[in-house]
Order: sequence, then C-alpha cells, then structure tokens
Amino acid sequence: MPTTAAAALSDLAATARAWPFEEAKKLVARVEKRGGGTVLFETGYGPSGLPHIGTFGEVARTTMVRHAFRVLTEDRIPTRLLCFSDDMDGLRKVPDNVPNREMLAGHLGKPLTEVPDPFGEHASFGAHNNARLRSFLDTFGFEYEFASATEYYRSGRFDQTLLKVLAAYDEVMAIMLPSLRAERQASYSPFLPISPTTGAVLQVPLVERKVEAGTVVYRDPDTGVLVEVPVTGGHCKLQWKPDWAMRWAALGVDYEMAGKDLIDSVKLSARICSALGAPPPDGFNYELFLDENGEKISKSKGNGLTIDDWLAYASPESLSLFMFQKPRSGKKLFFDVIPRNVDDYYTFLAKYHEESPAQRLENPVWHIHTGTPPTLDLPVSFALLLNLASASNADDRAVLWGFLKRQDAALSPENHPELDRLVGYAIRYFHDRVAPTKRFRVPEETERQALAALDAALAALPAGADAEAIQAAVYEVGRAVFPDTAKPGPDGRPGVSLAWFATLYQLLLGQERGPRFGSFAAIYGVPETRALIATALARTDG
RNA sequence: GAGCCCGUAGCUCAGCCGGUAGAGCACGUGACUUUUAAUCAUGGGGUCGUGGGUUCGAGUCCCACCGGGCUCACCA
Repeated sequence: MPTTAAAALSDLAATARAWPFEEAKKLVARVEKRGGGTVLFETGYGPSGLPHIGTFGEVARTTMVRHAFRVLTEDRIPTRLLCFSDDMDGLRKVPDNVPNREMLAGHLGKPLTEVPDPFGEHASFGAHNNARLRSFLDTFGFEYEFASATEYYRSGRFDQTLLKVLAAYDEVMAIMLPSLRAERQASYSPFLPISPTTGAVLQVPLVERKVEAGTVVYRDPDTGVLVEVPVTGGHCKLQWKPDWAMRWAALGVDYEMAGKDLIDSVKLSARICSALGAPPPDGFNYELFLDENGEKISKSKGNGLTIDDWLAYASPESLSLFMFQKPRSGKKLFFDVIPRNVDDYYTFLAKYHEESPAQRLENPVWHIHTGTPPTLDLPVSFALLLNLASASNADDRAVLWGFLKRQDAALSPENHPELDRLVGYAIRYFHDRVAPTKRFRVPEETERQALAALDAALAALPAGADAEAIQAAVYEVGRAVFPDTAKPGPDGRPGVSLAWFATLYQLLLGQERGPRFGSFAAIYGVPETRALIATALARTDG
C-alpha cells in the first residue's frame, strides 16, 4: 500500500490513460534503462519569427508531459525544460512587419544575434526576438530555462560533439544526401562556416576536412580564396537537421515533440544523433493546426487563428484545453471553436471536483493546471453570454451585467470576477465578430414615422422610467402603426403585430430578434436607445 | 512517391481497458413573458464508410478495401 499522498497519486498515474501519462511512461522506461539522471525536455524555435500559437501549444503540451512524469515518479527524478532558440541562424529575408527594413537588408545572411535590432531595444535582432519569446512564455507562467544557440556555440558547450560530427562526417553525409535533390547534394555540407570577413553564415561546399585539427576548409564565395576555420567555438554552425541531432547528443535531450510536417526531419536527425553515439530523444508528432478549410496554418499565408485572436476572446486556460485535446488528430483552429472550448473548460472544471482521484487524472483541467485546478462555478455559459451580448447590443459590461442581474440579483462583478472576465470576452467577441456583420435595414416611410413617435414617447417618459413603463410606451406607438385586431390586448383594445417588434430589431439592432424591448431599453438606457433611433432615422438609401 | 489524420444524428463532434449508441447546435411540441431574445421541460431522428476476422458479445481490437483531406520530398 502506498504510504504517502504522492505515492498514492503515482500508483494511480501508473494506470492513467491520458496521453501525457502515456508519454511519461515512455520516459520512465528510458530513464530506468540508462540508470537515472536528470530528464531533459526540449522545445525549439527558429527565432526569425515571433512566438505563435504553435509555440504555445508545444510548450503547453511538453509541460503536461513533464508534470505527468513528475507525478509518476513522485518527483524523485529531476526534470528540466529547455526552450532553445536557434538564434545563430542566418537572416534569410527581411520580415515585413518590422521597422528599419533597409537597414536589415544590409545584414542578410548574418546570424540573427549579429544583426542589429530594428526596434533599437536590444543588442541584436536575435536578442530582441528572444526577449519576445521569453516574455510570451512568461505571460503564461511556464516553468522553463531559456537557451541561446549563439551562446551555446560560442561558449564551447557544443565543441566536443561538433568534433564528433566532423569525425562522423561521412556517416552524416550518407544519412543526409539521399534525402536531397541532385543539385543540392552537390553543394550540401552539414557545417556552415561563419565568414571571418563578412560575418555571414555560409552555405558552401567543403574543400577539405581536418579531423585532427578540428577545422574545415572552404572557398570564399566572394574572393575565391581558401579559408580554414575551426568547427568549434562558434566559428561554424550546423545545418538544421545535423544541428538538431548535435544538440540532442550534446545536451542529452530526452524528449522533444514536433509537428507532423517534421516527421521525416525527426527521423533523419535521430539517425544522425545515433551516429554521434547518443540515443535520440523520445517524443511524438502532433497533428498540425488547420484552418477552417483544413489547411495548415502558416504565418506567411495568414490563415487560421493567431494566439492574440484567441486571447482577445477567451482565456489561456481554454486554449490549453484545445491543446490538450487529441493532439494526434487534425484540429481546426478558427473562430467558431473558441466558445466551445471555453464552455468545455468550465464543464470539465465543475466535473473535476466531483470525480474520484483516478478520474481526475483523466480530466483535462488536471493537466492544464498541473494537478491543482481552481474551484469555480459559472452560473451561465459563455455561449449564453455571447447570445446575450449580441441580442442586447452590449457595448459595455454594464449592459450585460444588467441582464445577468435580472436573472440572478445576487450576481455582481465583485463577487464573481471570473464571470466578469467572461463578460469582457463576450463583449469583445460581439464587438469585433458579430457587430460588423450586422445588416441595418433602411427604414421605410411608415417606419420612420413610427420610430419618430417612439422617440417622442420615450422623451416624454419621466426620468428613471422602469421596464414596464417603457414597454407600455412601445405598445402605444405600435398599436397605432402596427395594429393586430385579431389579437386583442389585455384591456380589449387592438393588440400589436409581431411586425412592430421585428421592425425595431431590424432597424435598431441589425438583427431579426432581440430581448424584450422594455427591459432592453431600461437596461441599455433611454437616452442611449433614443440615440439608436436617431442613428436608424439617419440611414438613407445610397 | 512516402507518411499521417479523418469517416458515428441535418451540422460540429464525444465515445475511456470491447458489454444494448451520446452531447452541443438545428428542428418539433409545451411552459413562462400581453410580441420577440434568453431560460426551463419534452420529442423525433443514426444498418457507427464497406467487407472480412478475433470474441459469448465489436463504433471500440486485427486485416483488406473505398472515400475525404493534409503534410513532406528547397529552407527552418
């Protein structure tokens, strides 16, 4: 029998089926086989771009595996998560979204850490992007260690393994060449010398390799002279796939995941890693994030949803849920999936606290909150808030809160900050996504008269008129313009046709349906409602 | 050419270690509100892509096939 809470949890984790546990179990077997030591998780970045939704996904998922591993092993085996920035990569092209582009154009080909920061804030463009990456990760509270390729190369930390690559050159080439086209095969070299004269990362064929001296010789593309540089100390960088393999071998990386588009690359790098005498890391290939049409989301295409989009309309936790769910299946990432993930998150959260310990380990919120999900109950769903925001034309929190308080007077932003947070998201969602799609009809002549009459009736109401009084005024006007004799009112006078209310919502809110009008006007404000009427009256054809 | 994912209600999807099919939305009906949103209750609707196999029993495991789609094969 387990004697501690940690031991009990570990026992449960041993049979847990959630995917982070499956991954963690692979790692336990790996560590047992090699007899202990720290387990190193890695995620890597090409720092020429800014952090994006895939960056978040990779760190979030890796963190889930790491946490599962720690629980499984009762934290007896140290773990680290290294976020490795390939900032020594050469600047290939000038990004569109930065200032000082002509200045950058003069530094093409140089390592990013040698390119001046176009924003003028950091020591280099690479440093700038690294800072962006770190503050991005810090926003979410990830626990990680940052690593800079430039620093690692220059410090000599990679030297020993770089020399191994030089020694195993033929083997590395034998692995790489079959994967390349004929014309690329002719020029390919795993080593990319950094030009001592221009500072550029050179993609040149090697003329000679001197394993004993630890150097390579190439012909300078500008001058044609032979140049000899050490492969160590940051004088050479490696091509991507050998670089990945060298890093795994040098640092002893145990786990790294990658997208499905990198399957072949991972295989090649793993073979190179083995050739360097180190076991390649475990990990798995997650499915790509797809747009609405099922195509890969790419920054250059600009399709799909960005992380800023998501975080503008929903919480990081809901995004974590998205990342947790079925990482091996294709996932469409577009606007419509946001509300569902928000509501699913709260549903899982509510369920969590009623579940058995074993069930909890299968619950996404356990993984999202590294074992300690908060206790929260949400009186209404996010979907409802979105409906309400749309129906009530909510452009500030007070309007939405007005409707919420009608439902439950005890609710307030003060005693339910989480709900208030969602209210904010709902309003933004409405404002950005729903409001622009609204189609306001131009009023016809009789409708103009009715609106004018309604405006006058509202103006005549005493200040602070309640919902019932406003509703009565609406009826009075409607009775004159849109009578419905077949449907008498409670006092026997003619009723009011549905058309009147439909007209109001079409003209004032740009939609077919809406909330009870008196209640709406009372909460929305009589002057504000009159402003809506004025706007509607101002619309004309053409 | 290689690899991967998917095929379950009208739509989007969930179905955990195999045990008589579920949710949301949509739709129907009803309650409440003198109309409308919301809310609540309730109902209909599926030969689980096809064909085999394992099994007392298969949406679930195995094999084959069909269909839809993506990714890689220049660079990262």
